[in-house]
Amino acid sequence: MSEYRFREIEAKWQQYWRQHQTFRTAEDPERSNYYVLDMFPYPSGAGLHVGHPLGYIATDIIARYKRAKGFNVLHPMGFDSFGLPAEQYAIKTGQHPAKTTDTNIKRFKQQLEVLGFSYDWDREVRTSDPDYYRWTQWIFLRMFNSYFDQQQKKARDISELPIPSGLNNQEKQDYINQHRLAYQAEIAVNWCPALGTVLANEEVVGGVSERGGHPVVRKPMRQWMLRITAYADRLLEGLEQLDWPESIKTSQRNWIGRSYGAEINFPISDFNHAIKVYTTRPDTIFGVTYMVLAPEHPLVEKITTTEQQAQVNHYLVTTSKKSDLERSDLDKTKTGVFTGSYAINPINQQKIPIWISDYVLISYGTGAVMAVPGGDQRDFEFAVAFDLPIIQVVSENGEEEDLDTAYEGHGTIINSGEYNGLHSKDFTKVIIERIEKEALGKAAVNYKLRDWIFTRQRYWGEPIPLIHTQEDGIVAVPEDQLPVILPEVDDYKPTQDGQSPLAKAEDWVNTSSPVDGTPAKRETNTMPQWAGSCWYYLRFADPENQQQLADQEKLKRWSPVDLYVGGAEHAVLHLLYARFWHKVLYDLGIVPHHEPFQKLVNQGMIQGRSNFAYRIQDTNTFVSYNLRKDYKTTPIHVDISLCRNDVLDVEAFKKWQPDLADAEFVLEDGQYICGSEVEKMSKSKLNVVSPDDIVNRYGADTLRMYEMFLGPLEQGKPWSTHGIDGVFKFLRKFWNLFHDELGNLVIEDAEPTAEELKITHQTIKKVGDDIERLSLNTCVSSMMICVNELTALKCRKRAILLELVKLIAPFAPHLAEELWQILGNENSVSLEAFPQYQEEYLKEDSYEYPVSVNGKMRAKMTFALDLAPKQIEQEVLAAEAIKKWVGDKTPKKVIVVPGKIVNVVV
RNA sequence: GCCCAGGUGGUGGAAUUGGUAGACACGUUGGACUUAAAAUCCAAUGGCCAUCUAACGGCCGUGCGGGUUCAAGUCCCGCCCUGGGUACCA
Repeated sequence: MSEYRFREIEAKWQQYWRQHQTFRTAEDPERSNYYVLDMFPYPSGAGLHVGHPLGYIATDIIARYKRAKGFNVLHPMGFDSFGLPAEQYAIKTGQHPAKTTDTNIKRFKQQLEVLGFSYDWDREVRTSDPDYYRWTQWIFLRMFNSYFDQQQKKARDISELPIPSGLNNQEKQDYINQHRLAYQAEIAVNWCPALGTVLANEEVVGGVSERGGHPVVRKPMRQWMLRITAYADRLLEGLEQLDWPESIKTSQRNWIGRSYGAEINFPISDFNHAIKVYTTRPDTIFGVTYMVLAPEHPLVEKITTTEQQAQVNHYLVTTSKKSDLERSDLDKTKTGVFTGSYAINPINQQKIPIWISDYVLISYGTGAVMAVPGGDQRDFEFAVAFDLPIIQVVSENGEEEDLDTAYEGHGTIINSGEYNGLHSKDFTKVIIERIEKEALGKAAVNYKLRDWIFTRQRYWGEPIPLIHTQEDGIVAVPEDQLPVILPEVDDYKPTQDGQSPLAKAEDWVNTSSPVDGTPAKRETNTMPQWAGSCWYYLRFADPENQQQLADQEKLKRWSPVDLYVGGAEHAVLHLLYARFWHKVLYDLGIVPHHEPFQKLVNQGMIQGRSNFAYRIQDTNTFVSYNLRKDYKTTPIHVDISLCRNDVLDVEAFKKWQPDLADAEFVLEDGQYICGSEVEKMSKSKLNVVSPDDIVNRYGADTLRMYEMFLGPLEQGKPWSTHGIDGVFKFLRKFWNLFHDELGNLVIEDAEPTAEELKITHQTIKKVGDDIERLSLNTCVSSMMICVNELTALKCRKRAILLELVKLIAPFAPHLAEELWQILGNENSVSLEAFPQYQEEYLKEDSYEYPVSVNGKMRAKMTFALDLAPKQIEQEVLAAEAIKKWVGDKTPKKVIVVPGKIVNVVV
């Protein structure tokens, strides 16, 4: 038995590829182009775990396949290297984030290299590299210098902004500033005290920060914003043509949250004000029994009556102290307070009380609602809590019912004067027409999407390239002075009051005005982590360009990205932001296509499988899994390297940590069995499996094929090495097709038989088709079957083996290179064409039909493929095996599907 | 609550357009080789029944209940469960 020495082979070929620059991106004008991209990683200190490469392996197979199919392939890799962990590490240790980031990147690259990926490393980009963020800053300035033209629905240069006449200079300046795509606003932001920074809405999940899970509070602050809301419609419409998973499209649609309804003004009695509300159900207007303002609504202080003042103030103070988490707690009962004032329903002139409650959000719609407790569950709950009247105006069956919840559906209009009996959907149109005719309001579209809060009070990010001058307000850093380099500071900590750490770099902050040279100060906020990843895929087309972010011709060649593979967790973050930037760049004529990523695939998350030991409380004794119920125990995570199939290596466990040296155990069947649980793979859960370990034991080719073999790319699953032996055995079997027991090469030059050709070409067809539809798990199976069959036939024919090596090359590239060389070829197999199947070898002249009676399979019969269906029918009916089931009845009909099935219906 | 994805042997999973369900692999069992173990190779392996002298068989079966069809894992209706996203969005 000859040995498959994967370690030697893999090291050898990785070096070869490096030396020969085998995977330099080809830009042959005669060939078609294909851009296949991974979501570039944040280089964390933990390195890669076996989950990371899943998508990378898939894209690498595609990249190698497309190259072999004759495409120019762009398959780059880079690092999203600005980010919070490096900065927090710096705060703890004083080590400069650039340094740790650099170390981490080295480690990542090393780990990636070992897996044999065919990246063009000459095109590597790092978002924290000044040569890169120069262009991130440049794009920001383009947004700063643009406005959104509502007529043309596109961004245009700010110099083309029509300015209303009659404004003085200051007013003109303000007008312009208010229309920029990047603008400053004083708004209630998500302030995270623990991180010392503001967060975007997309970064706040359930009231706590997405990173770290720290509480987030609302706080008014002056911030730079990006006008993503202007693009809401285009972001929505653009989704239609994209080949993306439906779930991601749906998430983005929901996040943008376009809804149709009406804005209606409710005059306030005794005040010269009206409350403007937004509603999607103007058809329920006869059911309005009260109004609610958000606590932050500007009218609150104007309309609160003297008697109610104390109560209102008290309520405002309590709500402002609440975190978003507390405010969004759905289980709590509704709170609120009466303002003392009344509004008039403009349709039926009813006088209704105006309340304040924190269930109405200042950030959505107009910050005020017309409350219809009969038709809205939240209003219903509020009405019950404060004993307000409930009127049903929409009914499923036209009858008034005893409501114990709101009826939110559509149906017949009741209790609505002359409109009774209409269907609610028709009434919606009717009432909007009336509202517009009587100038009480107008039809309106609303979005959940908010503008993007773009500033962070952090050190490790792109400085915002703006200068605050004394005379000319805020001005852009001139283009030829980009990049604005991140200054050195002594202390990376943000301040309590929301000042960026950059404010402490006084030499850097104090600068002069680009307009007149007078003293000025730099903007000290930095950009959020997402900035760099909004456009990195463009830079890969032309990473060295010093004149522009990328050459037009090169962008034309490579955009849009043909295949983009990455995690679904970026559905409404990176993937939405990048589309937004891309559309701005498109409007400004910088990119040639209006969407960045044509096809998107989400690879499933590979989870870890944690092991637990059960410590009996207040002792140093551990009890085995199945006996733990007899004791009071606390489970502790055990490093999975100390377990094998859930059996704990007791001695290793004792040596693992000093306090366990004298640990005692309650065993079952002489063993300590650990509990297990599927969790996210992470350092803290001690369940991280590193690809390095697997590569060391089985080789990169085995790991690559095994991760594909595990199941469909899109599916998540816990990591397990059960079955990796099967893949390893397959590669060894493949190796042994070429070698005899002594390790001698045994290849025959004889002509392959028809059977051998058929097996081979069937497999080529199947694998080719499966790669095209990204079904990489079935590719592996098909190749296993092929090798099994050829091994059984003892086929060692050169012509067959040459094809097989090319076929397996995208999956197991090192092994393929080695065998390709053994077969006497000088070139790298990576430069060979993917095999083409020959139709003639696949032709069959007969087919074994499954023959069924009433849909139940009863016999198999072989017929020539060109035999007439009538004749097949006759032979089937004559066959003994079928007669047995038909009996003496006359068949009703016989269905013959040529090449598929015969079914006799009795 | 709402939206999305999914539910197939002991396990991971296959079945691309409705056409032989369980490919391929793991595991398990038995056998060969071996002083022994490991490794390797061979065979069996959805459940139940029949048979076990050999050859052949039968019924059930893709979360549950209905339906369409000559034919349903696949299509339709209703439900249950799991995973993910989202949440006072008016």
